[in-house]
Amino acid sequence: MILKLRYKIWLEKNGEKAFGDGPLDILHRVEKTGSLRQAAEEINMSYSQAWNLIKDLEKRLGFNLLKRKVGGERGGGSEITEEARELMTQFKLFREEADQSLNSLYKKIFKEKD
Amino acid sequence: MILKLRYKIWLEKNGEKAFGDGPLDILHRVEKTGSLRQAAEEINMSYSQAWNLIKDLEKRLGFNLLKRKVGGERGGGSEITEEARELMTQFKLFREEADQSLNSLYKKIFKEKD
DNA sequence: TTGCGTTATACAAATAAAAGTATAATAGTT
DNA sequence: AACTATTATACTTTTATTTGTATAACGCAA
Repeated sequence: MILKLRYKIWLEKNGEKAFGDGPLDILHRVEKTGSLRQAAEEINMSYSQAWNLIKDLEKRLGFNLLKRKVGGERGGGSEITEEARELMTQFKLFREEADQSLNSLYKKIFKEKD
Repeated sequence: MILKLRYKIWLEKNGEKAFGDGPLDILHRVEKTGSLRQAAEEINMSYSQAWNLIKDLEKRLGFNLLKRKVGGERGGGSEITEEARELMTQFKLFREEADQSLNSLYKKIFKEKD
């Protein structure tokens, strides 16, 4: 039958998205490029959307994910806060183990009959 | 920090949804009520949407999920096929074990620091 | 033969989500 | 002082999703 397992995992606070794959990816790219605008551009996301997304997450989480600089030598930029880094690390680990876990479970239940 | 783990698991065929929680729920209700229309009503889903959803799944899966009767003593009705029942059973089992697995993983990674 | 509740289907309408546009403020650098 | 790339923010426009409406066919029962 060849069905493919797909899933999406995220974290919520008060019923609203507080972290997930998208934010993880963006934060990684901010870390790499030093700019939220560039991070957004890399994944073809509008800057305003990326900005709103991060702003909303910060509000829900109760701490900042980005340290912003407005103006300055390269116009400004953003970098990751310590709390953001910790959350990223935890979430990434969780994602990896969940991936292994779900895939082996899938094999066990769906593959042994076909 | 009290973040809540949320996730969604589904099956795809050729990159398109082929089964998931929504369909599982609908099929359960069809089984119980004997009617797709009633099943849809119970979850406040429009009949046309439920109908399209099931039709699309069937096309992708390559077999029927419902045995339909049009007209007849109570206007008609639908019941579950054997293939549908098997898929439901497998998916439900998978969901249950995945749930346990992800929740204990979540505890392990996120709860031990706070 | 009329009525009933359902399946089947096409479309239109309404909502929601995403993307894009525009503009101000900022602070180093040239 | 002017220039630059960025953050910050409000809107508008576009696109996608969801919901609702309308209609036909069906077959049993009264």
